[in-house]
Amino acid sequence: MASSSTAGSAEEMKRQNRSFVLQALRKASPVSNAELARHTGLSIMSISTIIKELQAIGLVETSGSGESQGGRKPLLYQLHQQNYVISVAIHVDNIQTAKINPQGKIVQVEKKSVCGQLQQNEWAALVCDLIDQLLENSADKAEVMGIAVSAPGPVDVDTGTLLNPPNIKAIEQWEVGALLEERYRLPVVLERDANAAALGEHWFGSSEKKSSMLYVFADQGIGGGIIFQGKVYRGFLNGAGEIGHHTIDMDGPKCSCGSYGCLEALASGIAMTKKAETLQAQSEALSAEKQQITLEKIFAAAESGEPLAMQLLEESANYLGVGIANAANILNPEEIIIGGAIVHGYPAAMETISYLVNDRILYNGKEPMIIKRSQFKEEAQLVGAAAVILDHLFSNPQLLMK
Amino acid sequence: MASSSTAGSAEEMKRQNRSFVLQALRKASPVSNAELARHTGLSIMSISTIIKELQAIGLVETSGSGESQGGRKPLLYQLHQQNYVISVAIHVDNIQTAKINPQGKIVQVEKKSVCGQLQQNEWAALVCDLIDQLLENSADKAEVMGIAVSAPGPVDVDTGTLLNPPNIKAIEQWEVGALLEERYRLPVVLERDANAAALGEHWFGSSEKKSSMLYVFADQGIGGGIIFQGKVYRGFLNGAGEIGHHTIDMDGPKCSCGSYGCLEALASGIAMTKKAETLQAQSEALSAEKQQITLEKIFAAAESGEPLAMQLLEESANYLGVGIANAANILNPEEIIIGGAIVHGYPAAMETISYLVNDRILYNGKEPMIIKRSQFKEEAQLVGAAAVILDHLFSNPQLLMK
DNA sequence: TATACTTATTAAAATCATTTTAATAATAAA
DNA sequence: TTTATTATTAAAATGATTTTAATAAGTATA
Repeated sequence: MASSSTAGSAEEMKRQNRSFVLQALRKASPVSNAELARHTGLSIMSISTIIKELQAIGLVETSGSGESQGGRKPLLYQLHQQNYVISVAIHVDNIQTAKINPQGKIVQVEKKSVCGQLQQNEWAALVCDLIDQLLENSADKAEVMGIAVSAPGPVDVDTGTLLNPPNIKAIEQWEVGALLEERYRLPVVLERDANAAALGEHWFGSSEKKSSMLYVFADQGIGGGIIFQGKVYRGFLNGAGEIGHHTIDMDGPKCSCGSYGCLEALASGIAMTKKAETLQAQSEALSAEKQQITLEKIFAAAESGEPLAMQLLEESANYLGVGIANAANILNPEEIIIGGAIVHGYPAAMETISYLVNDRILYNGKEPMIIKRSQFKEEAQLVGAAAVILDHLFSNPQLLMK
Repeated sequence: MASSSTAGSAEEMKRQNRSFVLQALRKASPVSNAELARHTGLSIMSISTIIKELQAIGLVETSGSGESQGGRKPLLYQLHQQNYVISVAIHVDNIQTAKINPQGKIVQVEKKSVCGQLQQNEWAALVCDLIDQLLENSADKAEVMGIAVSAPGPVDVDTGTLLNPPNIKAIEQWEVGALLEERYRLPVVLERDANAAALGEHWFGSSEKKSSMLYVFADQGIGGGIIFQGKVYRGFLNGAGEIGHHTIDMDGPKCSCGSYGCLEALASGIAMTKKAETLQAQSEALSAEKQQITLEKIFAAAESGEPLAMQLLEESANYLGVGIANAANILNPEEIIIGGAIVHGYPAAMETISYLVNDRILYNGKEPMIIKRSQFKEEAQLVGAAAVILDHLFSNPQLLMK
């Protein structure tokens, strides 16, 4: 649905301006006509017309009146809070769905673990069940504006198809977009999980709303998403931001992607667990009481001062710092946000990463690079998906003018 | 001069449509009204109006008539071939200027070596002299549409200021944009050299005109530029694409940027020369007849089968392959173009790089990644700068409607 | 050669979203 | 209460594009 460079008509101008107003409403509501005019560059009269239009279709509501600026009090407007979008987050071992309002607030959330090897239609049934649960509570289905799906890459966003995610065979070539569109008769968009999380962070999270951002998701794997000029930068095959699979140590260990010394092979949760297991096996004393090592256990051990765990995590943070600095040198983003279990389970990682990135970036302005930890945990993809579908709807407001 | 998201008016629509038509003319001329309408999505009538307007101000000329498509022969139009832009390419040890037409053809070129340590005003005098030489031959100065400057980064494109290029102290904080604008009363733009070369390649070079491209300049240093949706992707501080300063070997040698194991420290011309010098010093037999090693000599030696030179170059190609694959994983471009002395002096590098990149990229489509060698050599930045100013003018056609 | 059919150009009228202008309403400050 | 400032609303004007219609210049076929 990439609206190509179709320029021209009054119709297109109208679409664009509605889009601007919707985005401005999202960012700055509640807001007066006058301020919207200032934000968008449109005349107050145009804003007035557009707002009335959006009010008529139930997209905008009044929200009291604001402080007087020395004259008559302005009426304030905001996006109608009773409108929602549905988010679906597909993970390797679970599915989440949520009803989310235009301010990114999760109103209701459902979750189901996926055990064993499901077939594709079983995945479909699960997703639909969870969505149905969200819709049950809705008095009026009309208040749902659209559905977004976040899923592990690679995905084809144009056709709404999951391609060949490395760890979920069953959903290969699953046309989840078409499925949901047909069943619910709503606009549906699909996005790669890290891209979705990136946009969610930019819209609703810790981002300072700079125009460009690098989002890094450091968890079992390491992914990334790029925001440029407020939009997801997808690259050619929606694969931009795959920061986990770039080499930072040519002599490093083999990665699942086939390459060597990838950031993911060095710094990810899986890499740490693997390393810990190897170390455990080497230590004969422990081999008797051998137990499953998980990322959570490593965090816990580090917290209680276990030196080996601390070293593992610090090493990971070091690799992350170098890798993120690399990406920052290639992309030159205005800010960097880091999410995922590693930075939440081991908060000290942020300091290491910040130091390394600022030490290694070439184009540094007067201020140090803004590097923040995401405030989202498990809900990162859900909130992200909401941002993705809202962005789609606001960019194509005709979809909302049923 | 970043035209922010100012949406709205009929005026803006007009500007945009003129811009579309100019770009379409550049890409597909000579071209008929009907085809322009198809290209841009505008009606034939609008195209007709716009073309007449552009003809009136001397920007467009007729170019005979085309083949009949079954009816009346169409009149063909093209950008007026007697209009030029002036390109200025600033290098560490020389300055080039050129007069270039809208098709990217160099009409006249001037060059001057810079010996010793010049002052900033001496640099300015040199640049102006060279430009004056180009203008001398021009019967009418009005035919020059604008001036572009390509320079080593970092640069501030908004103010037209060179910041602090690592190897040319004298031109630090040089406001070259303001200088030229005032002296020649023409639109002036400044761009980082690799970004300029990237756009030049995209517009006039080997690029297949895909919407996204990664350009790598592998020479004494290693730089890069990114094209996204047909535009230069600059990042925050115009530093996007600094592929030379990302780490591919954490244990690698120290780089001039302060980091370790950067691609530039491993694969660049300077790195090779340095390595060759070290090897020479180690070999006692040669230490008597010690001579200056240059990149050109390494190329020559490799061509005549000298194993050490061949090894140096092949190693460099290997590093380049890994580094470019990294960038490709982060950016996911549609095609990659490589320019600079290394791929021209050692053509075999292309095969090594192609193999490594295709082996290491994660998101590969059905076809292998398009990786080509640039067809430009010394003129890469000049042609690139021309593309940059043309892009600027065509994006802001009001600049042409004096 | 004549006729029918296509495609291109040109002119006039219509369209449509925005802006401009003017009038009215509501509030703060003097 | 008056004056100045800001907000809202209505009507008219603007301006670029599109639509409609007419004309011009070709091709294809009989």
